[in-house]
Amino acid sequence: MPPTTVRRILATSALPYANGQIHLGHLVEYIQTDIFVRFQKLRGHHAIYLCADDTHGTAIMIRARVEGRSERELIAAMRTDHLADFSRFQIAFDHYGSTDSDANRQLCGEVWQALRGRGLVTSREVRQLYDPTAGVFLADRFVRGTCPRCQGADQYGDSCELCGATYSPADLIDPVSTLSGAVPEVRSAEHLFVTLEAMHSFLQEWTQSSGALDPRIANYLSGHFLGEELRDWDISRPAPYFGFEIPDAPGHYWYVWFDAPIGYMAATSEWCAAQAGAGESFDRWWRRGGVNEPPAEIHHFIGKDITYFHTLFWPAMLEAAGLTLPTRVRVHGFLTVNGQKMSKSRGTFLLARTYLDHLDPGMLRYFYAAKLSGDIDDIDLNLEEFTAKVNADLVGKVVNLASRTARWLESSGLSARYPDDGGLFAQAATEGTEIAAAYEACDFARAMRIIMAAADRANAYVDAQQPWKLAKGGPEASGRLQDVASVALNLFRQLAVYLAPVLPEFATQVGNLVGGPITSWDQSQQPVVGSSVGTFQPLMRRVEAAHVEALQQASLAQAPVTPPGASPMEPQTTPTDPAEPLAAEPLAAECTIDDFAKIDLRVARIVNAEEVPEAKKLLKLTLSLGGEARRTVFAGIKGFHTPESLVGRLVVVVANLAPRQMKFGLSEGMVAAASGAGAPGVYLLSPDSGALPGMRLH
RNA sequence: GGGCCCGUAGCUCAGCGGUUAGAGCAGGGGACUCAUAAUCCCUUGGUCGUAGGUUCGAAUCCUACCGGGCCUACCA
Repeated sequence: MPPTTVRRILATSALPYANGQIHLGHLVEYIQTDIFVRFQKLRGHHAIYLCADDTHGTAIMIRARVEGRSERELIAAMRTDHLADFSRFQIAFDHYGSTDSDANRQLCGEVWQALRGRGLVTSREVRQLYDPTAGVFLADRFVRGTCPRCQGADQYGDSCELCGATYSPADLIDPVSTLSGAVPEVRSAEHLFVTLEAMHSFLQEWTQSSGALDPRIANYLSGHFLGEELRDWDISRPAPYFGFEIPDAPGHYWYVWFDAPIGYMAATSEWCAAQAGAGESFDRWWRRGGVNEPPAEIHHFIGKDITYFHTLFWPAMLEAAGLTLPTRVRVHGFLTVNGQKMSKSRGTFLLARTYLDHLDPGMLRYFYAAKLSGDIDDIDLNLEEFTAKVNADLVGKVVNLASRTARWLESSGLSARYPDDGGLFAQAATEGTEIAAAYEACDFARAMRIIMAAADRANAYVDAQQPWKLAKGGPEASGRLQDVASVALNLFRQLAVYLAPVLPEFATQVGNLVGGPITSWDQSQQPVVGSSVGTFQPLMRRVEAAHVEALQQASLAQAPVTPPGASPMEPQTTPTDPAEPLAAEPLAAECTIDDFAKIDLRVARIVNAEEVPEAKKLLKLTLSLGGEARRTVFAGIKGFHTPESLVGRLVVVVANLAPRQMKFGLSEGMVAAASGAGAPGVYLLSPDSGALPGMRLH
């Protein structure tokens, strides 16, 4: 059933930040979008998939500084890595741009002018902490200090993890810049704001009635933002900042969340320019009205963490600039591995390239497809389930169909007329409508279910026909054998058409084996007859538990984030540790030995550990400092350690820390633990074996 | 504290007002031997989180509670 009209569909995934490598969590979204776009193309629609690296912002600036190179060197290296990973996962962008491009700068200027023109830009002084040593204004997360409410030490600039208070970084007691260790100053700087409230009625209407949003998202926005006056959106950052300087406001730079979504349009513009003579123009995709054709559809795929950027600011910007609004903003959940957040220490922080060292990318694409139902729930990559499902469905059911019948057709080819198959091909052809509807709705899980049911019927057919007996039946049975195998191989190819959006390389191989290239959904509607059949080669190997185990071991062993462009020249024997932890939290100000001596660090043994049920992060520990000395300490390590695993273990405790009254009791010290950027988790310090509780660290 | 989502067979999920609640995987039994220890048939297994309510009829609608998760907490 060919589409009645050719739709023009522009799909995007969120732009990956040029500050980290692609991991399996990212890939949920890129694979989801890629499947959607490939499906649309297969259906004959004019669909394009656009993305780009998100390159601007303080984090990039700081990181480049720490690594001693320019921002542009950093983002160029990261781009190379990103593209390599995407390509190997068969993610086919029509264009992959960068927010640090001329096209983006130009479009930012255009949207900016539109905002200005509609009187939506205002300016205001903002008091912010400034690091005089590093010479930069500090985002909240780059400031730490003592909580003004509960006196909790070493808290972030925006909120206290201990008591939950929220405040301005200027309110912190003894604030310290995590960039340089310097004491920040309060400085005032002018910031530019977009007065979103002026767009309130538009946003109300668009979010609730346009159909672009899942009702749950619309509801969330309605409850959290649209019920009251919309606050002005702080859209600029003062120099120094790695980004685009605002043309009519020297010294001000567009905040990264302004230029990032415009990157979607910049990618469109660059793509159009590359389609020489194909009649593509930016305006046909993003400008409203005028042309005698229905507007292009714009589909944004995003993670739930960036919902509001794409559902409030972004449509407001587009509306103000008179550009095409999103047809659909498709929000997905996060990826968990084995039921938990990805964790380096559990070997479940899985980078794209580590996966590729051990497993077939098509398998992950299929597994994600089987899990993605189009809603906002998180999806879980359970590695045992992954192994079982991929083996059972792809290898056992689908590939097996060809594996068990193709060889009988190598010499004869397919039967000249499609034999009677009891209606199997026709049934699966009819189901194409249902499968297509599921793809369209991004309910890939449903599509996979229907496809696998068809695979089951095909295998049952082969069993019932017993072609292996026909193969021994001599010349009189050979015609029948050809027919049975022709049916099986046609059913197989039909499945490959349906699976082509998910498994593009597989579909190509199937086309090579029988029937030629798979290029259209319609090829699922007519069996192939009379053509030759290639030599069957295993299209997919089973996943062995050992492969999965090796993947986890490799993930455990390696740094979670390879520094971008870490020189491949270095000998492989020196492990390259990621720069991220230090970059995110550089060294504190110098101190003297006397300063250090004020802190009494002792070895302690955890003699008891229990849950604090009401606390999100705390475990209640009883520590022995030797003899009868006992301390009760609340440690923020819940979720990373179970009480049982802690009892008996030696740790390091800040023994002369002033006791502090916490919600759940008095804490008489602090257990030393490491944490930071680059890996989730809290890592306790342990002395070498032989150390005794009560020993001091000198 | 507020909001949202989920809780159906051991596991992953479908079903979302109407015959005795389904599938895949796992388990048990059998068949087959073409196939990557693949396939096929049969089969065990569920008081559909709990308690109420609406209804001729509820896994499906409503309420409360329990359990799990996510988002928020005056901040974008």
